[in-house]
Amino acid sequence: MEYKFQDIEKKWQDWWTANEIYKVSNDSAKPKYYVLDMFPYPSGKGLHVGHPLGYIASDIYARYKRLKGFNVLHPMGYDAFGLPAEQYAIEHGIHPAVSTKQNIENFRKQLDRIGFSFDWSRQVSTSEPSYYKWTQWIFLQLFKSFYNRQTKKAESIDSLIASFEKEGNSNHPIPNSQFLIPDSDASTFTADQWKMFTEKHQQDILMEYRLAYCGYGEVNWCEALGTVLANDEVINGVSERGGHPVVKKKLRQWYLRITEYADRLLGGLETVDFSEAMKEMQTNWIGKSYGAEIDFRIAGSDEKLRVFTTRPDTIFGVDFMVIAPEHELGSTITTAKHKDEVEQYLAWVKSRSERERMAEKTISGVFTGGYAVNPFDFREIPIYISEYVLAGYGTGAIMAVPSGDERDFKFAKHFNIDITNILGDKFNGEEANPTKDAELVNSNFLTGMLMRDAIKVVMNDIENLGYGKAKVNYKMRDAAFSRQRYWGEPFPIVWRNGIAYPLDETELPLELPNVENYKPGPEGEGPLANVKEWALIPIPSPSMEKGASVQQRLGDDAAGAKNFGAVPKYSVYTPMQYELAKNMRKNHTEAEDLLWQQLRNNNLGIKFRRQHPIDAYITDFIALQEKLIVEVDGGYHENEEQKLYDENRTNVLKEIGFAMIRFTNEEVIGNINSVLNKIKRELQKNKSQQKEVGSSQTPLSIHGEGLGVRETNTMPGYAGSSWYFLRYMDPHNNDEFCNKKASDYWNQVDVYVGGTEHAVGHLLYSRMWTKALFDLGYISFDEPYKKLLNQGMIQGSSRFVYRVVPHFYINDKLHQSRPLKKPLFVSYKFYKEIQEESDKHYTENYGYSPDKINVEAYTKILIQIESEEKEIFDGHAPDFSIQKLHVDVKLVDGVDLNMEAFRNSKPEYKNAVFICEDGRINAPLSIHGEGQGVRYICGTEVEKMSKSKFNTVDPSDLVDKYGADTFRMYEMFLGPVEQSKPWDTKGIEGVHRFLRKFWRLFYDEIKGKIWNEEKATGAELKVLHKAIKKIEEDTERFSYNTAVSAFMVCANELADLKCSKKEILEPLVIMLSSYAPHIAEELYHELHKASSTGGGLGEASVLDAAYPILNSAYLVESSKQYPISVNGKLRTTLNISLEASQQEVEEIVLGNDVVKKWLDGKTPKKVIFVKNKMVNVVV
RNA sequence: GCCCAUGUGGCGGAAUUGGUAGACGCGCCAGACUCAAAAUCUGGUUCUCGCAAGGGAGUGAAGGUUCGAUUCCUUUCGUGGGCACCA
Repeated sequence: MEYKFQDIEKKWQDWWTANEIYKVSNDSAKPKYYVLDMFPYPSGKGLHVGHPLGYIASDIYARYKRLKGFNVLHPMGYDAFGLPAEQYAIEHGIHPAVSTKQNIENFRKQLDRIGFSFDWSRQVSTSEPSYYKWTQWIFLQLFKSFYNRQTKKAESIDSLIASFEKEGNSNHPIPNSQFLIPDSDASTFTADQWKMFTEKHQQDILMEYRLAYCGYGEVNWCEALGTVLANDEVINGVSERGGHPVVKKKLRQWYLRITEYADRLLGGLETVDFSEAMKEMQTNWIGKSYGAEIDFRIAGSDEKLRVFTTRPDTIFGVDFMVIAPEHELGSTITTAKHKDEVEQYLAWVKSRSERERMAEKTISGVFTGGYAVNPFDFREIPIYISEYVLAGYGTGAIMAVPSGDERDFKFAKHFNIDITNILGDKFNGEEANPTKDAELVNSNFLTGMLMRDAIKVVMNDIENLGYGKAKVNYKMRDAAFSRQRYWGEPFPIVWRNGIAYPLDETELPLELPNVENYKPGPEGEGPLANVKEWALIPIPSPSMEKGASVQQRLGDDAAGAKNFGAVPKYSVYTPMQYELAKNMRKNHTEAEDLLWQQLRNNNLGIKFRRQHPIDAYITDFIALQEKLIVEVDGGYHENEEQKLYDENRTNVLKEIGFAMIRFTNEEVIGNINSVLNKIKRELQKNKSQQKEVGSSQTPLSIHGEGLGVRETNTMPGYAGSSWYFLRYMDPHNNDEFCNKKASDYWNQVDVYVGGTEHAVGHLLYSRMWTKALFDLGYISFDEPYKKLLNQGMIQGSSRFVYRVVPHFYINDKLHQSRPLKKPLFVSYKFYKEIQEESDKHYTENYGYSPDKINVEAYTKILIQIESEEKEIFDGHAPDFSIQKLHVDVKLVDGVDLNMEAFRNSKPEYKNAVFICEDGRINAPLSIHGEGQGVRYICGTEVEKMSKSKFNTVDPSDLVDKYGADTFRMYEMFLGPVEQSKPWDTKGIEGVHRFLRKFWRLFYDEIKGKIWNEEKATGAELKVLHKAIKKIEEDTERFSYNTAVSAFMVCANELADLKCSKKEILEPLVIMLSSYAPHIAEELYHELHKASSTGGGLGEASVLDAAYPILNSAYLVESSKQYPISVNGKLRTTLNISLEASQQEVEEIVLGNDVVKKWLDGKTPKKVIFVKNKMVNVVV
């Protein structure tokens, strides 16, 4: 009976599916274990051997834990939103949902063949509405939360509002923001002020607190992709995907306030088992630094220049100050004399792209003419502007200490600024010394102090004297959370009059509409902005009625306003409200009628509307296009309360972009012409202002006034992946993102397997989401992943052929270089030979000189060329070059090119001629040179695995040829999971041989079944238990390559012992099942089916077997073959009892002939004896 | 430039705590089976001197600590990855 892996694998895969063997219950008495893979983006390219590596590693672990008695969650799904699907849609006109579905099916088919133990009933896909419903829901939770710095956790925004109403924002100052708030001088306010703010103003302020917020800031804009990118998606000034240039641009964007979590993200790293490299990367990305903010008075002014420094101890070494070009103080401190120069410099800086700035690090800057005053010694310090100071970090200004900082030093040298040496002889005047261990000199009261200690001293003084304060800074920025793209989660947000209203949770999911094309919308909006019927709210939205802020204002405002709703066409209030309002305003005054006549006559050439609703108000007259409102006071606007209400309403309308002009009844009736003139003037003024305003902060202006408009950006790729590990726990729940009981049971992911490429992206974001969900009480752990295992990349091993390209001459001139009619290839040896020779002789010229190079290959090639095309050199010295070409690895066996297959691979290679490794020629259809041992050897190189390099290997091919079990084991056998290593298909034979050998322990090709139920001997049990020990330990620590090797050793030893006993084989089968599940399942069933003792187990899966238990009694040895060294050099080995004492060992060893020989008659000084290890005789 | 990994036969790699360097597999060599080939099996395989017994060298390089170093320390070189004016 032979090992028919195809039949076996098919049979058991079907059986597993039919019996739902991998289905996991949330309800189990067993302890839980959660093994998670980073879910894949279902690309259209299909799998290569690198992709399943991590999945196999996790699968082995999941199966191992199941055998160990755990209830194991091991799910799989798809990260299905993203750019490539959309790009593909643009190019091929196929809807992303369709291509994504196809890709998923294709992926699944490939994965299924490898025999994973995924519970597919829990599959999730981020682009499914049933999934992104909850992504949107979590977004809303973030939107409705703020980070309470006092309790250090996320809390409901309602509690913040409550606190504002009670005490203003004194206890919750606005967190650091990258954005300019309208009316930004109102960064602190009292409870009374808060209550007086308009809704718009209040909401703008709340936006500065929300964990998910919309702001107007500098973003990485990629023109080619038509979207904004997060910082980690930009590498060296170009996009990570596609390498397109990226520029800084101010745009309206959504952000996650991840910076509030910086400290907890940092601290959490200590509680998780990530690799040091991974922790390091995240730590660097967060970039926490301790220092001080110090205020420097500006000479001759009341202004202060605030700088951030980590080295306050160097305060007496400050020789100049530098501010960023964008720094707001730049214009005030620049003196008249330097104005032109400064402006020129700023213009130059602006003209440079981010990329140029990064590429060339030239020293540039300009003196402002202004001086700052050192608070400690009152020295006046010149202030410069330079690019090297970044506006976004610290305060955008630095105190420069050229003796201690390299950049400051270079700057000082460049601008000839005198350098104060505060380091004494630790500073050589030629380069800065950033040490903290020098003794300070020239430093006033700090002189003689060690810098390290001085930091604390100065810090104290700074705080006590009020010069500044201790400050912690982070490199990390808030994460840009919106993309101007189609294929992503829509934001559950509706904009109206500049306010973002969250959708009600009952309205989720907000589904993506179908679109015709994927072009970006206007003003940097996403493609969804083109879908008017989706983006404009056609029907009243319950969320608008329910919006807390709306309710609140309606309640607080004057009673009359309550019922002033708006028609659905322009707003989202109910029709009922509108009717009510209209009725109340039925009785128009004389003045109103008079003005309406004039305006309707179209005297001004523009269209006015009467009694038109805007926001929650009804206006008297309005020019919609021109955004001008004209109000005539009726007879009932006299009491104070009404006036206040009017003012408030004027402000609100102003904020949403309308100018307001007010007349009294008397004015209108008394002098209607002057009133019309005033309106005319106002219209003109308004026009010119509107031009300046430019692009709006909200999508509102694009679509017209007063409309409710959906947010038309979509969420980035990392939105769905930030929480998917929770959805697996409760994937079909339609009422919650994940039931708390389920998340309490499954808890943290015990092992998370994936690549390092997500170190600062996905991993940080999902850690933040987890912390936020924890804070808000939805889950009970605040780190998602307990242990992270990073699999290495499998690199491709490329093969090359070397084509000879002769240079043709016609009429004394080099005509062209082209391959011969019968393309000529030389074997690697000759290529190398020629390469070396030519390198030796001609490092400057290309080409080869016949009179200098006299190598075998050269002659051979020439003979070959000349035999084909004699006129080729036209009397010139023969000349040619050699092209290195990628050849498909499928045409190569190891390094041996399959010449026949190569000829058939492309029409132009049909007549290819090879100069083979031994110098013989292999030409098509010629007997000459063909036959045994003619080999064409390819060159090899390790590169990234990619289709364009023809070095991809399709797992399906290997599964066809060797089976899934072999494939799985070989991927693991290749080397440590964490390490990157090149793929080499050749070695797979060895693993396949092992499985066949293992099979032969059970079945003989002729005799059939040979396994038996005889009692095992001590030697056999020793082999078994040695294997159990090694394999269990290795599996536990993910050292799969050595575990596979232990299986091999064990099989080899059992074969030597001719052992085919069930007592030995069954435990091995169970252990093997996590590595090679199919063969193990087959053998397990066979062992039980035909067994006299285990007949009842015939239909039990090996998956439900128990892991064998190590009995170390079988491993006990009575003696050991000790290595015996003399002076540390191994000379012999001796079998000595483990019982032997030091004295006995010494006697035996010193009595040994070999040892005696090496002692050469001398007496040993010492005999070192380590029990069970070694003996070393020291002379 | 800074930070972090990493360097072992022809190749992938092993040596878990400082204790016989090269497990296991590929490749290669020899042999068995075969008319022959493939497949399979058996043996050998770090380099070097030697017929052998046996010696010498050897974990990127140079030093050090130690009875003993692939393992720890210092310096240095190569490769891979991360960050890059972060004050």
